Amino acid sequence: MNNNAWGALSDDTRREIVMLLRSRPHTAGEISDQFELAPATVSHHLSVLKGCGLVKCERRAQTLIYSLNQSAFRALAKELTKLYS
Amino acid sequence: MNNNAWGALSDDTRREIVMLLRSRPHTAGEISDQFELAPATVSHHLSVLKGCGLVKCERRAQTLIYSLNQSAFRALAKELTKLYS
DNA sequence: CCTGTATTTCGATTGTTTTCTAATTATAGA
DNA sequence: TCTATAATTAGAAAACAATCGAAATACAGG
Repeated sequence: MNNNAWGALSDDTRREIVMLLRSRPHTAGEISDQFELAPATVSHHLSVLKGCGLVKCERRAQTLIYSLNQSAFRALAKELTKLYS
Repeated sequence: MNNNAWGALSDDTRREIVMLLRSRPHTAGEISDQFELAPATVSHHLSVLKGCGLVKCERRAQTLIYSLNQSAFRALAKELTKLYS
C-alpha cells in the first residue's frame, strides 16, 4: 500500500494518529502510549503514514519525533477536489 | 469496508469510476465497458462506492444509472481538512 | 408466460493488511 | 565496552479485500 494516501487514511488507528499529530509533533513512544496496541503495531502504522508522505519523522537522540506533512495533506485535498468537481 | 469512504477511494479502479462519473451519470454497463474486469467485479466496486455514500444509483427500466453524490464528497473534503488543519 | 438483456449476488480463490511476539538496530551514558 | 532505553524489523497467524465464473434477479416486449 506504499504511496497510497487513501489507503493510509482508511485505517481508524492511522486517522487517530494523524489527529494526535495535528496538535503537535509526538515521539513514537508518546503515540504508542495512546493506543491499546503493541508498539510494533503502532510503528507499522507510522511507517505506512510515512511511506505515503503524510507524516515525516526526525531522530532526536534515542527518540524519533513524528509530525504531519501539511503539504502532503494539501496535495491530497486538491486531488480529492479534482476527483468530484 | 462498508461506510469507510477512505477505503473506498483507496482502490485504483474505484477512483477511476469516480472520475468517469464526474462528467455525467453512467449505466453499470457503460462503466463496466471501460475496464478490463468482469462485470461482477465492477458491480462489486460500485456497491462499495454506494455503500459509503459516494455514489448513488437509480433504476431506469433494465438499467441502473450511477452518479456521484456530490454532497458526500464535500463532507469527505471537510473531514480531510479537519484531519490536518 | 417465455425469452433476452442488464445487472447483481454467491462461493471460491488469491493476494493484502493488521496484529502479535521475538529479535534487532540505534543511541546515550557509566 | 556494557547496559538500558527507544523504536524498528522479521516472521507468522488471522481477518479482510479483489477478482472471477456461474447462478440468480429484475425488467421489457412479444
